[in-house]
Amino acid sequence: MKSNSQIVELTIPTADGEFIARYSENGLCGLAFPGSPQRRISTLQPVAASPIVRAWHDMTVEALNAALLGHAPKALPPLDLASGTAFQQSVWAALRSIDCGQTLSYAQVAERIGRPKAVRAVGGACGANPIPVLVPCHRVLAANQRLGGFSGGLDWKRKLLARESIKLASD
DNA sequence: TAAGTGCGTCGTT
DNA sequence: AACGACGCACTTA
Repeated sequence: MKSNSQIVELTIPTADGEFIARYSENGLCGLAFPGSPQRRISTLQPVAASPIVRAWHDMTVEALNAALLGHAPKALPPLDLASGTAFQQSVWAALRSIDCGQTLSYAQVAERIGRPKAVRAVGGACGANPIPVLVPCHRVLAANQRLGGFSGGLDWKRKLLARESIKLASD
């Protein structure tokens, strides 16, 4: 069992509100939007952040604020995506390969991971992305440059895309 | 254009 | 066995 893995939660003030970052012993493992219903998962005592976690958090804060302005972050902290299945992790890796300002369709992501028919499952994996914005699931659109869905709310997806000057079909 | 129906497909629960 | 952040081929208004 790995039950004594501690999770540290720290807030990130931004111009768009207060995000919450979660850290495992291996790196950043979660990011929650301002006002997202499930803000804090931990009912545990607040855990003091170790120096290494504080260093990671500094990187996260800088990266998130850059991303929210539509810029590619210069550096990211280590990401702990081990909570996902093998399929999900392959999707998330594909998402990270999409450059700022670029988009792929769900079908293109499916092709890129070698499962061209698992289109709908790709949508599910995007929805399960624990680190939105920095793992850019918002850069995946439905066919024909339409918006598709977003677990953090479509308003956020529209905003993130607009910051990267990405145009949608229904303009 | 917009909105609705049906089906193939497949990972997750 | 049921359910999707899909995609495509339809039909209808």
